[in-house]
Amino acid sequence: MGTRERRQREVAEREDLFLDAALELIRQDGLLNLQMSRIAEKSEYAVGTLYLHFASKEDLLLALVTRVFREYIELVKLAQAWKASSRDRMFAVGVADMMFVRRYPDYFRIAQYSVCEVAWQAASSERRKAFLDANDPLVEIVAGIVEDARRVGDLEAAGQTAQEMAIGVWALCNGYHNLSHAEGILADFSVHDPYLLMCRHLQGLLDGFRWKPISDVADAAALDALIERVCREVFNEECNETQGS
Amino acid sequence: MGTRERRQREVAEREDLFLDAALELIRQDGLLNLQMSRIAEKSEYAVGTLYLHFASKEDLLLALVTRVFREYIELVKLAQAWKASSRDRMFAVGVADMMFVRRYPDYFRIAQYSVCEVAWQAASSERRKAFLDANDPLVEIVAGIVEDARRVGDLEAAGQTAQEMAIGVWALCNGYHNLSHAEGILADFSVHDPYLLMCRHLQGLLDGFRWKPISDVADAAALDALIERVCREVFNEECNETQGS
DNA sequence: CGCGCACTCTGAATTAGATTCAAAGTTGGG
DNA sequence: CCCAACTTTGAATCTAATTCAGAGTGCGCG
Repeated sequence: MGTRERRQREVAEREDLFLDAALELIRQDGLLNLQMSRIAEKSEYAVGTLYLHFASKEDLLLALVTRVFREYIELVKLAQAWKASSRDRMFAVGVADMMFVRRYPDYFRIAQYSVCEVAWQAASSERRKAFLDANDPLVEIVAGIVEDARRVGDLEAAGQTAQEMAIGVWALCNGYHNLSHAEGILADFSVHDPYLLMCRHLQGLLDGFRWKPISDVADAAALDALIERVCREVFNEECNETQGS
Repeated sequence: MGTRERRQREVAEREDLFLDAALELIRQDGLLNLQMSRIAEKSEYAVGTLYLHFASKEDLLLALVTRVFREYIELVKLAQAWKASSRDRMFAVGVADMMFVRRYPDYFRIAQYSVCEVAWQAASSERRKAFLDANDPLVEIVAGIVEDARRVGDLEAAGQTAQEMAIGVWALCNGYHNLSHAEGILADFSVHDPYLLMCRHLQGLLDGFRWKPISDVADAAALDALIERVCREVFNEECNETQGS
């Protein structure tokens, strides 16, 4: 009876094992040098077995992206559930992005690649669907904060749906990820910390939505303090802007 | 004397020829099916000759992206030079993005791929530098509009440089390009026209910057009218939101 | 006008690495 | 203990990018 189930569990565990190995190899040698045979070797399985799980290399990468993305969703849920004003909770979503990138510095590069037409098409349709399904909650959670804000009177409808507002926030953050991770693009403009800029502009966008309480654009110290507070209260983490020595 | 120069010209023309062929092939068969040998064949040259120009396939793609990007810069310059309020000119930059995507529907996908770590690393360093150099003016031009706005009193400094504001606008637009072009991501949220949403949120961001005159968030008709006006006055083009039949 | 050098172009051969699949191994029920 | 069904294996296959030895070209000089 249980035989079939045990097997299924074992297979699922093996899938995780492959993904762990892939992530480690990427960290070690970079995405460019990732080879299917190395992943197999590192996991102590044959290449053929790897291909029982993943239709292609890109399929494996999209699986990895989807798995890690679920952890990101958890961070965003923390932001949503935070006991704070709707505006601060919305802002915390941006900080979640920042924390997440710090935790998985490679994630965005892999995601960027996996979502490109070239890689996307090479993934199996099941894997693509799984990724899109993993994405759905994001907009819903963020839209939930928007709806709370409206309910409480912090925000007027202003001719757009909660989802549309959520997408705006998503686009802004996504754009910052993109620019930050594309080698050298921001370097030319001596942007010290792109994610601090992202936070500032997220505040700008929320002000533009007339989301109360409106922030004081010029008060950099207040912004720093808020970021600190979010890190502490929502994510139980320190978040010095300057990391290493 | 002129022999050397003629040769140089011929070589440059050939490079364009290759890029034209590549673009056409991409339009025809998609980026995924682009093959170096096909590009060579279509241009009536040997593969080896192609490789005299481009260090790799990715190098060629980045060259293509850089070439097309320069046309985009021209659109943004039109926005900058427009005889209108600073605020409208800034907004026109967003509309330029929209027009550009309409003109080169494939551009963003190719760019997205070329800028990914995997492809980026495979391009030659000269090509990378050329791309970054082509990017520089963008922020400068947009920052120029910001500076004009400050000069005229439409905008307070508010603790950020003109460049930083320009990067915010860039990030928002870039994020929208990304989300729009990643297959299916926005489809799940029944977003009719992502670029209309982009325009609305660009207005939001500019409002957040306290850029005068502040827009009326709820007035959808006014936004449509403004987009129409920009299309007509700046780009001499129609811009019905709904394209085909 | 013909020669030979220096430069350019060619495309068949090489290569790297993803992917496949025939054969070997395993499992569990009878 | 055997066998059929299911798993796993990794050497062989395949694809397409990339290379490079040799053929071709054009130009200046005797």
